[in-house]
Amino acid sequence: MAKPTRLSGFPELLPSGRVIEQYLLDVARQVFELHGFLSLETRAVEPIENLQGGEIAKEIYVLRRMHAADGEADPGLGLHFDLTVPFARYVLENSAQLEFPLRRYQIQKVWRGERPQDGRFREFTQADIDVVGSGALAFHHEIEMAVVMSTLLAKLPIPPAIIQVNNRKLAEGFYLGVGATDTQGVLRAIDKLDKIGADRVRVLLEAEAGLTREAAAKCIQLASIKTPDATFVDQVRALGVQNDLLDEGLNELAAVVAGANAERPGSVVADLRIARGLDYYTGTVYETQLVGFESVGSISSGGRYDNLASDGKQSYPGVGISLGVSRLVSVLIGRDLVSVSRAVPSAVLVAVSDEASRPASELVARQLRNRGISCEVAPSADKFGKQIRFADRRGIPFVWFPGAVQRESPEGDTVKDIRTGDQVPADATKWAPPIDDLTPRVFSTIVTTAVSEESS
RNA sequence: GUGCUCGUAGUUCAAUGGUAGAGCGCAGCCUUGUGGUGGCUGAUGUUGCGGGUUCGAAUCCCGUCGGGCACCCCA
Repeated sequence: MAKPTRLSGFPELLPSGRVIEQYLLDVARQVFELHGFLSLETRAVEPIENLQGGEIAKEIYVLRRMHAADGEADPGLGLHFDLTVPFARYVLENSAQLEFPLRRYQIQKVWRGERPQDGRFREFTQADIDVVGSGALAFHHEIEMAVVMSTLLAKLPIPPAIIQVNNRKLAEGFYLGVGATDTQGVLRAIDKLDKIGADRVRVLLEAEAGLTREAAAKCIQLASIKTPDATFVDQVRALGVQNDLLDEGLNELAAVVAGANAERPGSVVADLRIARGLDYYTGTVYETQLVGFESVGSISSGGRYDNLASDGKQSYPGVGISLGVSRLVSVLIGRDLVSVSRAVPSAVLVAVSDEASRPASELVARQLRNRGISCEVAPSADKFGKQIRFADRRGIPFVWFPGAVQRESPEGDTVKDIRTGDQVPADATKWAPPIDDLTPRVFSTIVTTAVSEESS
């Protein structure tokens, strides 16, 4: 290898960062499995035409064989862009062997060719959950997705997160109701409200989406509605737009907000400016902001899709939501919102008196490991002061001193808590560290109020 | 991919175009087998990298890589 160099958009974590990431992944897996989601993994590559969802050109990394011959056909493969589209393909391919509705979680890397920015990478990890039905999928799963993600977020040592929910039927019905023909165009313009402001969006709506002045104004008014409960319905009705699809969307969104907040109060708000870039969503759409860190964008999003997977005879509607693990980790690390008790798994460093007695130290380590206590043996028989410092640097809380080397007698062994200085006699077949010291701990450095636990 | 901006010791930051520095951290000793506080001593580096202008470049110019921002898009 030549000189190692960082690669833009392909971040690598230091050991302590990886501890944080792994902790999030562990909690995610635990919460997902508690809710009955099974685990799946799909291949990293897909035929490019599968990845494109709609016709919009995505930032897809294309795969090419280095030694491809001149005339060799292009395999047309690309790295997957998200986990939902590959999952839909997987469902179609294996539908005969799967049970529906299928609840699955999937935690994998995905790749996008976009220019990297704060919290935005070219390679990052997503933790997805989806429920997919065969032919039909009950609406209540659209509530469930918000509840599961909210439950997960509440268990993590992170600032409060709020899931913002909208509904494609509501938006599309409203746009049709005011006379729009290019509802996608309207959606795209509305999506820019935060960035370019109402005035410029109004211009866009009139010029590009072909709306009348009044229609554009109403679309902007719609997008400004945001309520923590179902009262948004009255506000939308007050705009006086009539459309069946709109009514359907209003009912669904009201049900999601009411249903999710009934289970997890304050977890969800109706925010009618949420648009979502992906065009395959057909119902509820989700985005999630970290309170106080809105500028990094959504840390979790998803939605309902009715037409993503279909083999012509049977369709497989689904709903899913995805946690942006890499983005969340980068925010937590970049702003010092969490810290870790140590970056290594070892709870104990077994000191070595001299090289001749190293086997005695190894025996102690083996006895601790047999009882599930992570430990390592000092790499060299330095002065004990140095060995203690070795542990201190790594955050290893305990140093074990084997007693005088006198065969098969653990007597004389002592273990020292180097944080307090307490040193006590100990038996490697019986001693155990406090439960909190058994594995590295990840804790929030800002939230002083306890992370709200279950409300159910 | 386009545009803007930043890049100095492990780290946080200094240095009018004129000898590259400070705090923290690190190493050694005070401390002959138990760290942290304290004292003394010491090393930090091809100023991201490559070119160019200049008697002379950390400083100005070009390119490139990396960080950030905006566009685009989105976890």
